[in-house]
Amino acid sequence: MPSGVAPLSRWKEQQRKRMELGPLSILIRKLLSHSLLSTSDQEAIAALPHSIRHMAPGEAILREGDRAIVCPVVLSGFAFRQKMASDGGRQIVALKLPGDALDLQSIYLHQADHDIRALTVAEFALVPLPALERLTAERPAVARAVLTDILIESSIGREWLLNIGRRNALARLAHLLCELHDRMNDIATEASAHFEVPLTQEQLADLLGLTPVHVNRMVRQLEKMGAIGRPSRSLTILHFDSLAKISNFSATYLHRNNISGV
Amino acid sequence: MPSGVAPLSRWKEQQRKRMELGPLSILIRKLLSHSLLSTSDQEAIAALPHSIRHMAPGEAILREGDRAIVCPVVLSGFAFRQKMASDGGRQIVALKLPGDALDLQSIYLHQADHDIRALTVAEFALVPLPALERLTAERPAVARAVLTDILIESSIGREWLLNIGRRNALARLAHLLCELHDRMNDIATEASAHFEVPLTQEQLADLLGLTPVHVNRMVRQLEKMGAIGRPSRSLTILHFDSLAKISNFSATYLHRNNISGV
DNA sequence: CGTTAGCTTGAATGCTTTCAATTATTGTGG
DNA sequence: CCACAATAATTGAAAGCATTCAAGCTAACG
Repeated sequence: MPSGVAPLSRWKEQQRKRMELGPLSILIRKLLSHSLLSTSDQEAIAALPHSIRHMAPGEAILREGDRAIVCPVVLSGFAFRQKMASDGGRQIVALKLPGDALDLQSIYLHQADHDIRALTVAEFALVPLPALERLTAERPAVARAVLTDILIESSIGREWLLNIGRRNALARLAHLLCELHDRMNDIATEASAHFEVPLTQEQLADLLGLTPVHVNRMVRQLEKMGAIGRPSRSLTILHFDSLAKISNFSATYLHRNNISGV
Repeated sequence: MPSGVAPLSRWKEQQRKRMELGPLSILIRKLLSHSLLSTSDQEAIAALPHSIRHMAPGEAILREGDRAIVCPVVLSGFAFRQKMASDGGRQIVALKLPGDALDLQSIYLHQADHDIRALTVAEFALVPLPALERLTAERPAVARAVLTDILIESSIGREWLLNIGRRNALARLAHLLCELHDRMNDIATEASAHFEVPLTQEQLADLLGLTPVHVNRMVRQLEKMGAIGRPSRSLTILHFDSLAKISNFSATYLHRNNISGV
C-alpha cells in the first residue's frame, strides 16, 4: 500500500495556506482532492460566512424530518448519517470525516430523510445555505466540485450496498477498515504508519448490518491475524494489505485523483 | 392506499403534451414530479438532441471502468445499476423506471464504478452529455431539477442500506415491493388496481442481498397471505397495505411532492 | 474508588444458505 | 402446431453463519 502522504515540503506549504484560509481550508483541501479550483475560487470558499459548533458524541446536528438551513462541514472528529428501522434497529448509512461537507441536500429536498450526528467529539463549521447557493451560482467550478463530492458519496453508498448485501461479516469489516484507511490517509496531516479508528463495536455493527456481539468476534479474529491492533479500547489499522486481501478491496469507487481527466 | 392516479381529464391533457414534446416528455414528467420547470424549460429539455436505442434484458449500456459520453434516459422498460463482488456475487444497487435519467455522473466522475444494464426489454433516449451540460449551465431551474433527481436517488440508496442491513428477508421483499408500487404509480399512464413487477426471483435476490431460493420462499409466503399475485411466471402487487404493514413502509424517502416548499 | 459504558465469551437458537433434484413456463425450430 | 431446449420456479434436507440471551470482565471517568 503506497502511503500517499505528501512530502514534507509540500505539506508545509499546505499548512501555510491552511493558516491563511481559516477553518474552511480543510473543505477546500478535500474538494481539491477530486476537483480543480482556481485560487480565486478557493478564496471565495474560505470567505464563506460560517459559525463554529462543537458537539458531543451522539449529538444530532440534523434530525429526520427537519429542514436544514445550514450546511455543516466537519472540521475535526467524525460524523455519520443514520436511519432507524421501526423495530429500533439503527443503520448508519454514511460516515463523514474532517473536510467532508454534509452536502447541500437540504437546498433541494425539503425534508431530511435521516439523522446527522457526531460520532466522536467533533467540530463543525456551519455555512448558511443561501451563502452557499450564491457561491455555487456564481462560480461554476465550485458548483462542479460540490456536485462531484455528492456523486462520490453516492458511489461510496453503492459500495456499502455491495458490502452489506454480498460479503460475509469478516470481509465486511475488513472492507470498511480499508475504506477508512484510504479516506483517513487522504486527509492525514502527517505521515503515519497506522490509523486509529474511533468507532465502538456497537457503531461498527450499526454500520455493517451486524450485531455488536458478532462484530466483536470478527474484531478478535482480525486481531489474531495481526491485521489490526487494539491499544486499550481502541482499534488501529496495522496491516492494510491483509485487510485488502480478506475483502478484495479496490479503491476505485472512492474516485480519488479524479482530476486527471477533467 | 390512495391511488394517486390523475383524473382522466388531466391525463388526457398530459397525453396531449407528451405527444407534442416527443420521447423526452417522460423525463420532463418525472422531473416535474419533484421540481418546478417553466414551459420554456420544458421545451428546452424536449428539444435536447438524442438518439433512441432498444436493448435486450441484461444488455449493458455502460460498463464499470467506462467513461460515458451520453446520458441514457429510460423511455420504456426497466434498467438497473449493478456491482460485482470478487466471488462473482452480484448486487443490484439501483433500479431505474421509465422517465428516470441515469444521471450525469459521468460528466464529473471519469470512471463508472458500476454497470448499467437493461432489466427488461427497454428503450432508451441517449442524450449527449455536452448538450446536457450546456442546458444545465444555461438554465438554473433545469440544473436544480437534475440535481434534485440525483439526490432522490441517493435517498433511495440510503433506504436500501437500511433495508438490506436491518430487515429480515420477508420485510425486505415487502419493502421493495412497496417502493416499486409507489414509483410505478407515479409514472402510470392509466389508473390500475395493481402493478406487475417484471423482476425474476434471481433479480430480486441480487437486489435484496438474498439467495434466489430464499426469495422464492418469501414470495410464496406473500402469495399465501394474499399480498401478491402470480399470474403465470409474473408477480403482481395486489394488496399494498399488507406489504406496507409487513415492512413498516413509509414513503417519505422517495421525496415525492417535493415541490410544495421550494 | 465506585460507576458506567464498552468489551468479551459461551451456549443455544434460528434465519438463510447450500446442495440437489424436480417441475413449470416460455420460446424456438421443425 | 408440437416437441424440445432453455430459463425460471419450486421443494426438501442438511449445514452454517450470525443472532440472541445471559453473564462476567475491563477500562475510563467523575
